[in-house]
Amino acid sequence: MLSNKAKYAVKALLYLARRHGKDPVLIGDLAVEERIPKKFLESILLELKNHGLLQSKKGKGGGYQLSKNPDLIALGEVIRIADGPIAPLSCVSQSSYQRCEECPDEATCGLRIVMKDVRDATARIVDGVSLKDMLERVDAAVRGGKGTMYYI
Amino acid sequence: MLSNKAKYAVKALLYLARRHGKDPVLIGDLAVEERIPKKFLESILLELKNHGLLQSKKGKGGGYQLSKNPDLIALGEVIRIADGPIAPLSCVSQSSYQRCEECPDEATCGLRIVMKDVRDATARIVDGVSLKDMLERVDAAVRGGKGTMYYI
DNA sequence: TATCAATCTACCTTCTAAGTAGACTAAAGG
DNA sequence: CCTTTAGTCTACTTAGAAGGTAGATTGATA
Repeated sequence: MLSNKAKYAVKALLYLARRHGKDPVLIGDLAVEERIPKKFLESILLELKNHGLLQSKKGKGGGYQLSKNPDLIALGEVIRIADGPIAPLSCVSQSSYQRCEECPDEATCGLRIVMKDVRDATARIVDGVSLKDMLERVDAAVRGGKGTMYYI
Repeated sequence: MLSNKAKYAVKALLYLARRHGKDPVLIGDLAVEERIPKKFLESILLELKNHGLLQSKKGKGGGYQLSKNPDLIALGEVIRIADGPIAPLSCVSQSSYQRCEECPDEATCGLRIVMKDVRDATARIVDGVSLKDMLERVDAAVRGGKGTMYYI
């Protein structure tokens, strides 16, 4: 399960991605718009900034902005920052592999063999989709939703 | 991430699957063989029994056994018993769907759209593989491992 | 220099994972 | 029927993380 932190991080980044190239966005505004607890959001944005995804400006006219184009930020990157490795088992993690102490032989662990498949499938999805892709899929869904609404 | 509980549950079931049709296995033996804390394993096996995957016998000659054939128990079933839903977001869970309170419109939530793909991919894997399949993959890996060993 | 807005430090509360301890109950076997 | 064996139940414990909150500080702008 994704944590609230990761959920909030993605929502905030999508919000900022939509306003990419425009004026900085205030934490307070973002918190209200996306219904995220403000103080919690503060710490999340700070962490995203420390990982290079965001830039900030203090004082009047300040706020947060993406530090690169939305098509250069993959969902997987965001999830890893907020929640850590994507793998369902540390012994199949690419980014932070760790051996299971109790496992006598990794190569022949039945659980590991299958969980490796799960990791690969998940990584293929989340590393293959950027913030820009997500916005496009949202827009398509909005158009689709609007379209059907008219005919109900 | 899978919890230790789920990991232990799967390992225990694989152990029992290998001995399917033979005498019951003692909790203590299983704990030693698979290096699982005995008292913790007790509670896990009991839960698996309460969900119908195992049967037990008390007293001398007692122990635990699978209650059905290893090809009728899917990995996904085990994981759901131990850890709950497989979905990375409760709003994309099939088995225990729950709405995100803060989400104004589920159908156009960018995160949800992608996470639905992740859920489906994961479910396809874990629900598509049985204990029997896993044993077969382990055996294949053992043969593969042995094979290469000779030539190194 | 006032005010705006991000940042830092420190704390809090609740929940869950991962167990442990020990009494209880059922089934064989003699 | 009583002893041993082995699963079952109840009740803790402990550590750590999730999910925040409060308030002081720093830096930029006007």
